[in-house]
Amino acid sequence: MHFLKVLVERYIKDGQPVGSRTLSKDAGLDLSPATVRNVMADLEDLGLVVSPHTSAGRVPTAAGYRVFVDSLLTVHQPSPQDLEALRQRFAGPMDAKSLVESTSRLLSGITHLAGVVMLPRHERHAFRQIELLPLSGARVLAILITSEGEVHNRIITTERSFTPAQLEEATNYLNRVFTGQDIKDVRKRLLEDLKDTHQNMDALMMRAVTLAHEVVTAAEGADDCFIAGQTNLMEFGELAGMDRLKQLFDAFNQKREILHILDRCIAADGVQIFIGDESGYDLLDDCSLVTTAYRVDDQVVGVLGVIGPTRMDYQRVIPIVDVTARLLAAALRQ
Amino acid sequence: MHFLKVLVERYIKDGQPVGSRTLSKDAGLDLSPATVRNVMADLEDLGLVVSPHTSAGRVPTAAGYRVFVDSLLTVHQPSPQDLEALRQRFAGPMDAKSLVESTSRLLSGITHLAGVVMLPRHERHAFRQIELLPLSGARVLAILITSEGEVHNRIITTERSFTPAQLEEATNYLNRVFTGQDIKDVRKRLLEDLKDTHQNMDALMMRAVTLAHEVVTAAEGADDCFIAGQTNLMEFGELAGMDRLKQLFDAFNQKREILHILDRCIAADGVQIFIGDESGYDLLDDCSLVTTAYRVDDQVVGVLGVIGPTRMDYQRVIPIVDVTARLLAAALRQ
DNA sequence: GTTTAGCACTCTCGGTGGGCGAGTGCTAAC
DNA sequence: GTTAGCACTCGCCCACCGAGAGTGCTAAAC
Repeated sequence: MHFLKVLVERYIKDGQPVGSRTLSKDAGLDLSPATVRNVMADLEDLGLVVSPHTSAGRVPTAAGYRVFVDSLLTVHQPSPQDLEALRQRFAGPMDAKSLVESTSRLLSGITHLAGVVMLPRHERHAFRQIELLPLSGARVLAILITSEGEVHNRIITTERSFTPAQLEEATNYLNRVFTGQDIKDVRKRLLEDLKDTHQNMDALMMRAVTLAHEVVTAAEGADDCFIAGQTNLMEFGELAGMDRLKQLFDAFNQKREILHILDRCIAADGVQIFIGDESGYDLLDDCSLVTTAYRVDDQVVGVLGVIGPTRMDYQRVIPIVDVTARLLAAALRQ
Repeated sequence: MHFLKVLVERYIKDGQPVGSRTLSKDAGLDLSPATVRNVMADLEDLGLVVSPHTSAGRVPTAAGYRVFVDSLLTVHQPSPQDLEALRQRFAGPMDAKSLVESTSRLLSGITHLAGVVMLPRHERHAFRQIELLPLSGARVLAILITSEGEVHNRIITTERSFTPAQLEEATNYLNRVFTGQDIKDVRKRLLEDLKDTHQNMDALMMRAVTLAHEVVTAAEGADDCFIAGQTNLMEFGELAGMDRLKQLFDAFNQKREILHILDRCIAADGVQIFIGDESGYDLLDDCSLVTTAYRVDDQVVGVLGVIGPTRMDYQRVIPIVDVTARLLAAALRQ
């Protein structure tokens, strides 16, 4: 198995099939190429390597990478300069959204791969304040502020128009009743209120509650994800097909499938790695994902990671992803 | 010149150098290929076409396209189905930001090129309301709302912390003084206030004014632009170089240079077209830009357009850009 | 004098075939 | 178990060739 390790490392380094001669030199065991050939044949039987054609060296398969990252790889801390670069970028105050964006860019910049960060879900946030402001026509601008300082706003068209005074009254009512409560609870409560039409609420309040419910729901569903550095993937020869790459980029823009994959990492502990077809999406067949959930107060709030070719520098990338998650968590904890 | 028109049309249609034989058929003038060859040689002398090599047909140059769009092209209305598709997508209420995003996507989807929409500058918007809310630590969440219903928010770290009461007082003061004024004026006024330290303002107010100035400035500078459908450009053979394409995409992500080009269109009336190197940016050498400013109440508020290969279907794209601008303007006018 | 036919010429493109280098698998010897 | 030797297999590069497309030029036709 030592040979597999050396082979993978070598292949990661220069991207070309590794032959018996080079491997025998790299292994440092003073074995002749002929011996190495036997070993390589064994590895091929195990399905860990393949040769692209008769007279080329061997290349790791997905299974080969799997064994490599699972049992052959020793992960140390990120290199000092990487660590420093990471630390520097987490200075200054930021709201969750810019934090997500900049973290994503950071990941992609430092690994030269595509970086992806999934935004914290908002379920645990507390309701802080709501504002309802009249616009022209029968439209209302609703602004929701959570205790974490996130701001959601939305324009809502209503059937009838409100006077500013009416809206102010509604605003006061909502703030009085809900401030400090968990957003999830607020939503539930609003829903109940909506059903109890026989309550001592006038029509205005009913509408206000509807508005609030709409904006709260919108805010809750706003778990976005941000992908940066897609273009880095264009530099890898193995992903070269223009059509394939286009499909990949389009998938990134849709985000739906990516979100799906990331969702699966939420439960897992520590860094998760999907190699090649393990992700279950054809488009990512030649790609690997290195992800990890990040948590605040032992509560998973999101997932981040990188996407690159299966032939990526796992040794370097894994600790970077790991540390970035910790730093992001720390930044979110404020 | 009639020949140039036919040649360009033909080349746009199937992307291959046009030979004398095909051209003589397309032109509908019953002239032999030999005659056409003479004409083509003339066109080449004028710098309007080139042949990629001795034995290929001719391809339009940038200058050739220029003449084509300037004087040979008859622009009619968009096709009914295009028009219908456009109309449909401008239904429903939207704030400026989602309008910009969806318009950009719309443009790229309908033209199969990259769509770009520059967000309205906010200079003409009136100050409506500001909120200052305390967060943990010495941080303040500042929210600015304009009369158009746009919301800007920003987290600001202050040297000293404020009590909620102090912030409320500051908020009241700012709203009392500035509500309804033009944002530009507000900014100017705030700057003056900052200088007149000897005024009868206490330290708290000073800080509040500083905060307000920061967020107002941020809001003013937030003229964003949104680019959609970049991946469409990957389907054009003539932009095929992977490295070139990567540079192009990176430029799109930076946005700075693109913004610069779009800025130049702000003054012009009607649809503007930059062909090949006319944009002045090497990266766009094989690309054309079709843009137009859009205006609300005779006031230019932004620019939109598409980016594609020089060999694009101008005949179809130009009216689409034109109509989209009108529809967007109408939507912004509410 | 404009248009046309004819012709020699040029250049790209696709396929073919041979050398070379890299690397393999096998066998026999250490 | 390890190694040297050897025949063999491919992929890659390059040179070559013929076909096809299209040109420019010249001389004849209208």
